[in-house]
Amino acid sequence: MKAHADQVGGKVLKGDLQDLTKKGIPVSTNDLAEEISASAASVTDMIKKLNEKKYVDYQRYQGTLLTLEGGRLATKLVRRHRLWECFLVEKLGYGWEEVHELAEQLEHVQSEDLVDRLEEFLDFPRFDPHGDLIPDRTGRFTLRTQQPLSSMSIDDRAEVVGVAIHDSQFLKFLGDMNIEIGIQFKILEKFDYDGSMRIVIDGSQPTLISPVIAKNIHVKKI
Amino acid sequence: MKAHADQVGGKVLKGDLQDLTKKGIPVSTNDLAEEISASAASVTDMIKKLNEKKYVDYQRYQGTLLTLEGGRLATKLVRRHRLWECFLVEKLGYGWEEVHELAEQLEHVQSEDLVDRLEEFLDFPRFDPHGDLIPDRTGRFTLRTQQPLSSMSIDDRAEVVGVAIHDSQFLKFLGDMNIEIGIQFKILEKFDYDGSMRIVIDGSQPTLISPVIAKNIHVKKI
DNA sequence: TTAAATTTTTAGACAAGACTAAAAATAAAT
DNA sequence: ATTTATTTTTAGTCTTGTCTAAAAATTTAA
Repeated sequence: MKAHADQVGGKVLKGDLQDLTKKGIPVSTNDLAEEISASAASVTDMIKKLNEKKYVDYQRYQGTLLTLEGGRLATKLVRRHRLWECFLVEKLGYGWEEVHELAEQLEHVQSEDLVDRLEEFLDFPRFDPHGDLIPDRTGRFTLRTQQPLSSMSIDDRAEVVGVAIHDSQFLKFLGDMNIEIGIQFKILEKFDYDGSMRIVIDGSQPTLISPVIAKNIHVKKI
Repeated sequence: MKAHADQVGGKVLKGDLQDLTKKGIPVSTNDLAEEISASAASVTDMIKKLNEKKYVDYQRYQGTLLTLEGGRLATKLVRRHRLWECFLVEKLGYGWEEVHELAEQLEHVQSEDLVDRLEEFLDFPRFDPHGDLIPDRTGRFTLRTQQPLSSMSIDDRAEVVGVAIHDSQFLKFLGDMNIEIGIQFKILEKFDYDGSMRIVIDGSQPTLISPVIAKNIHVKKI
């Protein structure tokens, strides 16, 4: 039975991360054990493996610290977890209090791509149902003001700050609609069944934006 | 590490089911091993456990048969698998040929309720992306007379009763192959790796049908 | 109906994860 | 600064799933 290192210590990594946002402070074995409801002995074992794989810095009796690589991995797990939570709540109608356990299981599915598609399908949510930030695919916790137009809500006002596609046809198309960097507008409507939106650029006629276009226009809320 | 009996022998159960549609014929250990790509020894072990749990009837050297309970369990697994496949294709935009492996992972998630909600979210699909029937929550394979050609098995005889696509190009194409409502034929072969099939229309030459075409021709078994 | 071939099972080994109990290291307290 | 308490690790077991190689049963052929 082969078990991916990635998932073996998943719980440890996530627990670690949480306690370690304030970097530099090693987490004690006991705390970790407590957090993931396992025996301290098990945690020691796991950590020794993670240490060999260079996901944590560990010296016996001295506590554990995430390495850069470990942090990246932990972030991926958190991302997966939170996106699945979003899915369960938004699409399947679960209550935010009942999704943790399920998300924990779903998170075991090994596929970066799946998670990215899920994110897109969910329209790039920035927060999970508990209000926690969802890191983007590069691992950054969206401190960016920038987000796809498709993730905006009705009555939001936004300013175009960039595009995801640099293809000239796409840019020309935007030009035809008078959409360019710096333009400000407001979301009037959003159609659930396909995600297209109606927006109004200050002082012009309302325009309909297709979901594909909306996904590729980066805006910041204003 | 606790592992649910339900998932332990999942592969065996599903493999078993497939071979056992024509009930009563025991499946050989070797066939099973082949199907799930494991050693015969492993399969024997698994089967012994499933036998104790009363999911299969097994006597050494005599092959394996699903019990009623085992059939129910297998059906549940098939249901899960196919619904997840639908989700991946319809909602996340995967190709029908790339979803098997992912669905296999998703299917490990233990929650009846989740599957039921997923089914509802997907609007109660009747066939998975490969055209296979999805059992309903009571375990019944919906006995609709109409089904996609792709869901038929070797040696089945069928009559064309409709099409899923009404695009004129598609219909013309069917015409060229002498396929029209009322035509009767027999399935000669089915190729696992892409799902294409060879059929023979009564009194003509055998024809090869691509999986995409097969999915969009509705037939009834005769 | 034996002998040969094939299938299936058993026996024994390994790896991974998890646990308990006991030992070792560190931290706290008198 | 020792002793006591706490934390952490080690050692040793268990369980589950998997495999290979060898033995046993069944099938097929001569």
